[in-house]
Amino acid sequence: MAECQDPLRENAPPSPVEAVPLSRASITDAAIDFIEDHGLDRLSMRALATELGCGTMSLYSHVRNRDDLVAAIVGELLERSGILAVTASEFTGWQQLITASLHAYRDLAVDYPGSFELLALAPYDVAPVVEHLERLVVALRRAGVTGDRAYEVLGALDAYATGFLMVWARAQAGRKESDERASSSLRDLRTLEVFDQGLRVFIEGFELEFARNEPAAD
Amino acid sequence: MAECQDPLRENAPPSPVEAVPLSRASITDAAIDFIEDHGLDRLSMRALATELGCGTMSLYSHVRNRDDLVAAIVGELLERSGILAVTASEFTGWQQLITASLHAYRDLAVDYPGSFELLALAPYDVAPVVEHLERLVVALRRAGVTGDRAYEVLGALDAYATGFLMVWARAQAGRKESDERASSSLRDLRTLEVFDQGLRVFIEGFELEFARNEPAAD
DNA sequence: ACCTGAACACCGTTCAAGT
DNA sequence: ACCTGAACACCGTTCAAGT
Repeated sequence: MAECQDPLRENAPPSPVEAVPLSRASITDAAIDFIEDHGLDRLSMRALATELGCGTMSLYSHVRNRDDLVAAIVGELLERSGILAVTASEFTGWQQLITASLHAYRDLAVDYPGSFELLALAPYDVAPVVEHLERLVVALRRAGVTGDRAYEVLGALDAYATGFLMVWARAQAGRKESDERASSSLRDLRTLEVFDQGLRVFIEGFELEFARNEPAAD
Repeated sequence: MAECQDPLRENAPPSPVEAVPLSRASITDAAIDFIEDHGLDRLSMRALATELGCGTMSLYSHVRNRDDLVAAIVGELLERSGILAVTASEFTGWQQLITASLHAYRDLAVDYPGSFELLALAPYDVAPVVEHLERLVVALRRAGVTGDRAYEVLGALDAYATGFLMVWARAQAGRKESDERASSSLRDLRTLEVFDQGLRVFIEGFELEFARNEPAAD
């Protein structure tokens, strides 16, 4: 008795899901839910285990340590966003590819404001992200940008999106505590429009630069 | 005996400065040094007290809690950067004002890579920052930008700088552990040039926008 | 006012022991 | 293989007691 799926009812906190068997995936899903519900700063191995109705150390059978759990969360969020599929489909130019990618990134901040910070500050090492970047570089090279400069341009645009959305997500997550839920959605849409506008302006700046550097190519 | 200024020599760790009397300022300075030496994640009230050669709770006589210490650090870094003085001097246009401000911001990341994150993620509430922003808004309004749009433009440029420099500072701080100190400075300068380039491109994008929206004003 | 140790309520993680 | 409680080495902070 007292297995993970069947905790003593009298002591169990009123958690929404706990019939799920423990696995790396179910732990990751629960962690994401936990962060969105209670905030990133409240996530701990102990609290997550309590939420799942199992002993703390049971988590370590499916996850190496806290960093590994964070990596799993980042991977899961990337998968859910479909951001990696963006560059796999057909777009006409680098502008559309980058815009679509960063819009998917933006939507991630909207859907997971509490967890977004983990994603924004995660190292680039994840394999599928590198692949995704590579496809964007190819698109830029088709526009006459050299490989090195392509990485710099992508880095700059990514920096803008990351900086903007991280501040936005923080404000969003912080608002959950206070009670201004009613009027918030309008303000939010407004701010996200500003995000899109800034992105457009930044891209236009690069178009200007590319046009200056490659006038004889046409 | 066993006062803060005169700890038992035999038990005292070999810390560089400990003749300084305890005060909000000395604690803040020591915290900044500690972060740059050992990393932000190693900063704790207990470790800082040990570094200062005093009991943990002595810190609480000069600092309300950890968040208050962080606020003091952010304020001190802002002061050291001279970023607030930038907009007090005379510049010709909003482009120069913003560029100078964000270059001061950039230099802060260079000088305090370990602490930069605190600054980047700190809430805007600090009074002098608001004042600084206000002066930038005035400069933009002189260029025909409405007040609301001015805040948006500043937010976008700040988002770029924050996103770029935070990633850079993290990489910088992380490199301290590894032993690639020799070849690093060249790479660093290169990356900071990319920062400046991106800033120029972004500003040019906004110039383009402003020119489009106010063609009849001239 | 300033400093302090003990204590409380938390962490992540190792270990030895269970099934 | 999966799960677990006890234990270790940490946190921030409160409290009561010292000067």
